[in-house]
Amino acid sequence: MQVTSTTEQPPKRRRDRAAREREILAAAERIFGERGYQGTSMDDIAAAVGVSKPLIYQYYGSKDGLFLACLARLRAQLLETVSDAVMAATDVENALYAGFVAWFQFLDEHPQAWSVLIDEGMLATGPMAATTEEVRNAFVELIAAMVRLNLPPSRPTDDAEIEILAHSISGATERLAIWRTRTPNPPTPQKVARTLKDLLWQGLDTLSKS
Amino acid sequence: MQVTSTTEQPPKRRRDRAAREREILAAAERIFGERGYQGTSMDDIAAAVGVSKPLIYQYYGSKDGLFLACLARLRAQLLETVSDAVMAATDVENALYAGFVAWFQFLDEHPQAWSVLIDEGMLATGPMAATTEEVRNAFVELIAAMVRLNLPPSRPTDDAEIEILAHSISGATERLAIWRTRTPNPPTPQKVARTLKDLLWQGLDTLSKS
DNA sequence: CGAGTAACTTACTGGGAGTAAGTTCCGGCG
DNA sequence: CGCCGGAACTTACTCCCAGTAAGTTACTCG
Repeated sequence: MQVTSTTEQPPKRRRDRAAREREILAAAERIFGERGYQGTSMDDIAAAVGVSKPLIYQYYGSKDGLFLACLARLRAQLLETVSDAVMAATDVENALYAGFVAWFQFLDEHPQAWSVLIDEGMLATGPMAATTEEVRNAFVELIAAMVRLNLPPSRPTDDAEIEILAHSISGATERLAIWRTRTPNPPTPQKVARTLKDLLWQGLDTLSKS
Repeated sequence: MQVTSTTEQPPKRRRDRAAREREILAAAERIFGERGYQGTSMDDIAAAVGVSKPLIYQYYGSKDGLFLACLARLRAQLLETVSDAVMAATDVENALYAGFVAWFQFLDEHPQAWSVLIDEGMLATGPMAATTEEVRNAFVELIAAMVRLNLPPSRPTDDAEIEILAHSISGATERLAIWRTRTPNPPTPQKVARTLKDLLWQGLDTLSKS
């Protein structure tokens, strides 16, 4: 009933579901990235989109559901980036290095992705544990595959041992990534990847042959 | 007003502050260990102790404060156990192994300690980040000290590199510990420690000399 | 015994997750 | 055109839990 305001957007009327979902997801990714899971309320996100809270519940079910949707997207991108780098390498030693570089670089280039994925996501308790575990397992699998590639075909594989190795490496990369985000002038992705590769490579190679 | 019940404890009357604090801390450690930080309410703990919530607030200030008090105790025990094992070893390679064994064994023997310390604590967001970071840094320092011990005295220490190594190792042990608690029949502490030591030792030794 | 204080409680506020029950808009069909 | 069915969306709650204000009870020391 007012005069038309010049600064007002053409009042965002109804959109179809898919478009709204994308809008909500984009806002959620941004705000979760800025303030973390705990620090973000559903009302915050609703306000940012210019929509009411129950609509988000209708589309995403719960706060966890929304968070998980963010997670899934980021996880897919990250996993793809890293495995592309690994696959492109010509030998296992280089694959290891290339994978590390890709990992740290991706996280540098998507800082908000990081806090969503790990800084909060990976640690979550409750219904999210399952999904974040899945994310992690994808990487553990990738690493385990690399390790197996390096085994002489004859050798009987000790699966327990390979799992230990894969989790060690996954844990080291996660921790380093978190540390880099919290440190003023972190070493470059290349430096970290190189040091990590140097730390692991000999042991990995020896274990493969023993 | 009732007849004296035979099974009833002599109705826990007032205790002095120190005793109550200990009672509360014990209950908190147990319940946080069972249900996690999020899953535990202050009323739960108050009920378990048989006391009202504001009393806990008076003694510990906040839920975080109480959690942090649990953390501090456990951290001290764990750190002491591990560093004793490290100090008792005769050379660096054995110190590494002994430290890992002590770490995994402690966590086996104090399963609830684990979920309090790491599974929730290490990942916490907000005001707890600082304290948990401190806990972790204690271990990073310990590891860094070991690495430095292994350097030939002449060599100029590359502190950035040592930090990378220390965080890698700390991350690997953390992840392995979490993984072990979530896995049905985890390998023994000795097996894990041995594999981890084998994975790291050569690289560590080479990096020290290069 | 009475006064002072430490130990403790009742009864609240506030905020955020989640929900019940509508209301408004749009497209299609007579 | 009118009107009806469903999808998009909202108002106005409930409940749970962290945290608090203000008071009450019981022990201690003079």
